Amino acid sequence: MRLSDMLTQYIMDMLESEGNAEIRRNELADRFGCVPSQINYVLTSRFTPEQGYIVESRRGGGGYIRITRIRADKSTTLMHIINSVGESLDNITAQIMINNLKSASIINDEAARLMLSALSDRTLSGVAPSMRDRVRASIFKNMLIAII
Amino acid sequence: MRLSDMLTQYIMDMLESEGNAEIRRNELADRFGCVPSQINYVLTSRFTPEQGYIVESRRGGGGYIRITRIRADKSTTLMHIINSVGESLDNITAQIMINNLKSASIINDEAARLMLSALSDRTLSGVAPSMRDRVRASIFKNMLIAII
DNA sequence: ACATCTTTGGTCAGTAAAAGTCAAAGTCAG
DNA sequence: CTGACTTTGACTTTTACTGACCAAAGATGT
Repeated sequence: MRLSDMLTQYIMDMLESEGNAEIRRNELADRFGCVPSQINYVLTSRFTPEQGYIVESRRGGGGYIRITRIRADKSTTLMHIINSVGESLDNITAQIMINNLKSASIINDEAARLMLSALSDRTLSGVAPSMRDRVRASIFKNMLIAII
Repeated sequence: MRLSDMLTQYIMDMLESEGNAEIRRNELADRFGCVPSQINYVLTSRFTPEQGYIVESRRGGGGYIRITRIRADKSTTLMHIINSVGESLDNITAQIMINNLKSASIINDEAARLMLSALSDRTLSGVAPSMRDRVRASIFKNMLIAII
């Protein structure tokens, strides 16, 4: 296994268990028997903002490198939508919302199709018309909650 | 026997026994005493998506080429399940079916969670109990149809 | 306060280790 | 003979790793 993969793993594990990872560059390099700049390589290649991470650091005595995961958009956006949907939801509105989520790359094409299909009037034809929009709201919100 | 046929055989055998084949291009070329690009030729001529394979690779130190066989039976399996579900479907059965689809890698984790959530009793609590299992069957079948 | 270490981390360019591309040359069935 | 398939190798691109040198922040002595 590659050095960079092992370092990545190490940091990911730390993030997993602690929520954020704070390391000392030299110490880590020492433990893995590599040059300190290797740490920077791993950080710039695998923990970029595009990949959802923030890296902060400080030099001098007591210096550190802190890596934090940003779960930003997805959960925030989903929560926002869940809160905006009340007790009732019509099919057209649901379609618009789902397409918006897809355009924003928060859900993929398959998820979008699953949702659209689950919420369509045809699928819900067995539900009493008076309850249909309420059931649709329930299904939609619960599906979103499931993928937060 | 042709070089490309021997290489094809080698990779197929690997797929057969391991499920997927991960190779190092130079190493393999070396073993067969040919130029590395011969491997690429074999991959592009015999392991294309049309022929049911996915080829992933990575350059640089520690690079690799991974060949995986695509399961062509996705739609077949889905159709089978759709046909096996009648007018009514209870929650437990739905959960089992969804987990089976996931274990068989026919749907991913996100799709599984979406479905499980959409079909749960809690989500469908607004549907009259007498209709609930019928609505569940409808949603389930329509979701599966959407991803065929 | 200030100047001067000392202790960190940062940058960058160079080297090496893969895999990818493409076109020319070779082979072979029809 | 011809056209499609194979094989080769020179050149390209991407990724990994290292080391020398740089920059910043704390520590210390005056």
